[in-house]
Amino acid sequence: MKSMYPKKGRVILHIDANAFFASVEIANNPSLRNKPVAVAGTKRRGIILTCNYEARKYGIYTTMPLWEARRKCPELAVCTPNFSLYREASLNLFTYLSTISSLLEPASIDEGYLDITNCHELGTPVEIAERIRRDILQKYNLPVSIGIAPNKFLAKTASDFKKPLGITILRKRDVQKELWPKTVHEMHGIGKKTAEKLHSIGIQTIGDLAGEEERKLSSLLGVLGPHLKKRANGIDERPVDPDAAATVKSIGNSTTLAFNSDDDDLLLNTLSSLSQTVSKRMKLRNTVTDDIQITIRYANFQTVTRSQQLMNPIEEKEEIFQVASSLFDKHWSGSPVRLLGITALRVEEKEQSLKQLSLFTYENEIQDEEILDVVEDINKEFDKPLLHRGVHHIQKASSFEENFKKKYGAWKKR
DNA sequence: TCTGGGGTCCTAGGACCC
DNA sequence: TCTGGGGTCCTAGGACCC
Repeated sequence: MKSMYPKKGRVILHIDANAFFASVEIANNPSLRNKPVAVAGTKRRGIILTCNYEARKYGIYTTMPLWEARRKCPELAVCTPNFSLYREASLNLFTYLSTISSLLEPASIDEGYLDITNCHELGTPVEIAERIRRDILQKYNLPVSIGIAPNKFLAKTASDFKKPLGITILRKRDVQKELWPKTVHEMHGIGKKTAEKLHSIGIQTIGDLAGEEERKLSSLLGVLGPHLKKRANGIDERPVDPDAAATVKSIGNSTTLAFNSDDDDLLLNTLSSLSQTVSKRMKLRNTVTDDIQITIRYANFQTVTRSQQLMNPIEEKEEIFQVASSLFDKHWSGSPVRLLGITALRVEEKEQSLKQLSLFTYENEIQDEEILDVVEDINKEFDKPLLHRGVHHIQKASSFEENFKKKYGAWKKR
């Protein structure tokens, strides 16, 4: 339903750090500048995580096996990934952006949305974007491209138009000319499978999608259908939400073995070290889980996941390993394994989970009427304004930095 | 010598209950 | 000859993104 009072147009920026990992490595080691640089796992079966534009000239791209990239470009400089360095650079980037507008939503480690609708005093949108691009290049030696648009989808689309270092405006009225001629596969949110499905009903371009009957799209794609049609028409009401990415929902670790293996000892040792990593990362984020999932990938790439919910929340390595290894015993076919993974699903912050646990024990100990009192007390506590709640009840993220740490964990200064 | 590792969201089927 | 129907929870898999 249309609002009686139409919203005033918004101005959204999408800031995208170009070839981020490679750019950070170059910023950190200027002797790499102007050379073809890639960041890649250097173990056997390593692949390119990202590479700079010089390397792309050789036909190198993300996900290409490292051996193939080296064959295409023998002088390629290869950096092993240094994620704490990237997280630190990312934090610098977003901390800077938060000085432009507090309506900042990090979308991943290297891109974010900034709502500058009410930033008139800083200049026109283009002036603000140019300033951001210049500042980030000067302060951190990182190239970014920026899209300027009335919503997140168009801003994201626009930032892709000119890379690296481009600034692109995409207005609603440009959609027909700029967006509609492109193929559906080029649209953010449409991958190979969805593109194929759309082709099967005769849809090739974003323009075709924009004009298709909603009913047909729904039966083809479920809820995704109408969403995509709106986007294709340049419509996207999602707000820039600083808290959107604040809480993690799962924490996992997986590894591709150097060689496929059916050696029980090796596989159990691998599960043990995966448990160790997952436990460590959970503790960094002060979380617990009551749902453990394992992933087994076989030599033919067939991938199986199995999960188990638990009665009580856990966080310790031994507890995670115990559940993971029993799932593995139960479900491993015995064939050689290519990859093993462990993921903690439904992770919760510890305070939250302790509170529920204590309510649960109350329920066991206290008679019915008393339970109602306990529940009422808790509800009252939550009805209070945030400032008056007990600190132990809820740790509402109040700053960008806190949100960042929740999402990406702690980082180390070098 | 093909194909990493970190996530999120959606769907579909079966169990179970009323 | 027939075997409802709705709702929720759990599990597994698939698609997509960076």
